Amino acid sequence: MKKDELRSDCPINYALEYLGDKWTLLIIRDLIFEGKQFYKEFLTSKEGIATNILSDRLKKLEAQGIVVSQVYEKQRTQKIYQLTQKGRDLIPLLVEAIIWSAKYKQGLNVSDEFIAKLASDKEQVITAIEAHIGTDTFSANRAQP
Amino acid sequence: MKKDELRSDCPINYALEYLGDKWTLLIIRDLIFEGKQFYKEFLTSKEGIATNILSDRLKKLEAQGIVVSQVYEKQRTQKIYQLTQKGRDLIPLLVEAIIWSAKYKQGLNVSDEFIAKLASDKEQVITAIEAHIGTDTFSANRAQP
DNA sequence: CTGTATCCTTAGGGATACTG
DNA sequence: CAGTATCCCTAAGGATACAG
Repeated sequence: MKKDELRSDCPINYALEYLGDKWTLLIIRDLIFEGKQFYKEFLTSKEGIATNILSDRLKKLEAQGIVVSQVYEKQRTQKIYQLTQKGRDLIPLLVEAIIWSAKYKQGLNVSDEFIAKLASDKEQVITAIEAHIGTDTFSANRAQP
Repeated sequence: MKKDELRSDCPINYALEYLGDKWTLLIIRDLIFEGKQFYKEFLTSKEGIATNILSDRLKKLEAQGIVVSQVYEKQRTQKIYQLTQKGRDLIPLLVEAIIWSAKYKQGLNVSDEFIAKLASDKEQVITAIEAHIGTDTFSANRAQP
């Protein structure tokens, strides 16, 4: 199969081909839930991504329009990575993944409060997550890289 | 990394490790949306899964409690595969994948009506999908394998 | 520090023959 | 027909050195 050629026109297959490797969604997770925006920050994730893989995935995510990068003005040797709307629209999918995993696997790092909140008003939670991605309020809580 | 050993306790990572290959979710898709229940039926999917891969994935899905199999009484040389509740609980995740893909990729095989229905009452659609999985009404519409 | 390139190993997967 | 086993090849990914 050539790249850029889908195996089928099935929407699930499409998502799988673009997101269904072991790293891509973890980067998106970091952008959404961890507020990470810099190369080095992604490198520090628990799962331990290699530099070449990270570099490759960031490039692909940008090519697919899920992420945009720009020079970080306060530190012009660095780039800042941010989700596009296409990327933010993956929040519901990730939320469903969290719900499913939390339901069926003990000992994962998910707070009961978060699950309870989702159960009572999922839409509101998703909206709230989306709203505070990349805002100053949010960034202010993060250590500078 | 040894198998059976998660890279992290992140719920998204968990889902990824169990579902994040190029075939597993397609089998689950066939069980949910195509009403497929027999080995041969999965083999006929558009993406063209190989027999060894299918065999391997069915075994893993059963080991994980996402699928159960039993002898098909009407034809005792065959087994019938069905989703457990753990498997049916993946419907929302698949639905979100469909929504996302349909929004950002033209030409996929998704009806506008389906998307419209989802937009107006997602929960109801999910309930309806779950309700008719494996029912006789549903199976009756299928050709026997 | 942000990447990129290289080297090397392994796991995933396709084709296909085969067994019950 | 259901499922397994084998062979083989490629792509994914880890380690690490290197460049801007």
